[in-house]
Amino acid sequence: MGMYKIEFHDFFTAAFSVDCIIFGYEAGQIKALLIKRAMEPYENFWAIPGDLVYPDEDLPVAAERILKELTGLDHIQMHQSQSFGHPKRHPQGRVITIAHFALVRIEDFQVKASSWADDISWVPLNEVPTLAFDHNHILESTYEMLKQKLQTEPVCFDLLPERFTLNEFQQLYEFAFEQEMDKANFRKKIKYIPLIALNEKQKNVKHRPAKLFTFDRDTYQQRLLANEYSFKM
Amino acid sequence: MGMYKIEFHDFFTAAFSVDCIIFGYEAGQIKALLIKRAMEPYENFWAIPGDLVYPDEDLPVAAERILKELTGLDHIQMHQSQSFGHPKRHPQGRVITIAHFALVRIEDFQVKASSWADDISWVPLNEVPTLAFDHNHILESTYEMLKQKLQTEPVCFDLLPERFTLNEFQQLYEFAFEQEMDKANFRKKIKYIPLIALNEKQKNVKHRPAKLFTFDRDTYQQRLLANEYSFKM
DNA sequence: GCAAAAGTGTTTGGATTACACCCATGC
DNA sequence: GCATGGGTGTAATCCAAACACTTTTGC
Repeated sequence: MGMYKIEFHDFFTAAFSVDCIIFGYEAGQIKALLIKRAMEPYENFWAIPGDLVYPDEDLPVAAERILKELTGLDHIQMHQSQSFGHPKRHPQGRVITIAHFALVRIEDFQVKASSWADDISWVPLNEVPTLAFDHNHILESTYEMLKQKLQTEPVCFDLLPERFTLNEFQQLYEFAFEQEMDKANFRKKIKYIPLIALNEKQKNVKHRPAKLFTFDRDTYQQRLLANEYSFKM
Repeated sequence: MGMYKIEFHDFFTAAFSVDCIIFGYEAGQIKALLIKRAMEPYENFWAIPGDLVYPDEDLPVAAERILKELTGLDHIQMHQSQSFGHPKRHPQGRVITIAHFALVRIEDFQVKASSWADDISWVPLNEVPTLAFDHNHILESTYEMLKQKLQTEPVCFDLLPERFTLNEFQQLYEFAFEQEMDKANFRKKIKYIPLIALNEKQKNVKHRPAKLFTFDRDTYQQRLLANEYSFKM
């Protein structure tokens, strides 16, 4: 590399963080897990959970650590979103953040109390308040990435309960793309997605109970590898 | 944030760089502009052009600086790709790199000699040698992102010459998706893309000369904003 | 029986595919 | 005239949208 205006050593003065957007799905809405900050800067503001990355820590490892601290969940696949590095984005120094996101089943666990936060809450993506730092921008960009993935990869099944009805499935897409869909046509569209129809039905509903389904991950993987199928919504 | 195993100050010991993948299209092939490194580490290896980011410099600014130094081109839209942060990826310290990419018209300019490099060359994406650092991985991930964009945004017209034939257009997609297409059907597919047919033809070809077209950016923008059209390939 | 949502079938028009054929240019 | 690609039309098929209709449950 060429001549620099500053010493080589003086480049090593930045910190970087991983912000971790945890998406869930509940009551027909996609939600993100946000925390209320317990300390300055931006004390009492809602924020995306995030943390500085240790000097010898890889990025996905840091993202998994944050997820685990907040939710106790382990071995969840992390997806990388965008990076945000405006020099003034953090009041205490140059901090570049690499946003990641995870998709979880809300009913699988209880969120944990955390030393970071006064409060923690699942917030529907159409009701997000003003957040700390540039976190509104980060959340919006990352939601766009999620929507992208929802169209081309079967990540919807990481958000849906293990056993779900076709209507819950449809409503997830209706929420994400803000568009009503026809029930019959939706079912034709998903015809080739490998689902297993369970011998089980909804309970305690005051209408005809819907059949429950589960995603057939093994068959999906096989067909994917054999180039027989590619997910598309 | 919670208790740390190290002092807050000790987090500010990383550097970060921007690597800039410059894609071009020529002779039916998508190519990337690579440099041959003039210094250690990885001296004499081919690499993606990149540079450390100054402590007060924003990421897109750094990417534009690198592009300008190499090509003299200015005001080219930069796209962000992924970030790569393995603790051992750089032998001289912790360097996180945020990959960016730009799409340029190869015939628009001459690449510049650079203080960084012994040599500089347009390399077709199916002929890339072993690169320095983790640059093969970075290039592959970024090419996947480009292909994604080629399907949903009219970025192909940043790669094609200002005036292009429909066959050049088709071959760009055939190269990217490694798939032959039917000429007649390709032309039906692009029927709704706003193109301007010029009163001009290919010259010096030993067959019937093809009509030249140009992308109608104004009409595209209008229809996009009016929600009348969305690009799809 | 009624409300509410589950679940399925039919029709239609537009898009995709495969393929055939004619046209203009250089040599 | 022939080789080479440019350029267009047709028919068969597939797919998506619109919509109607039947089924099963709770009350």
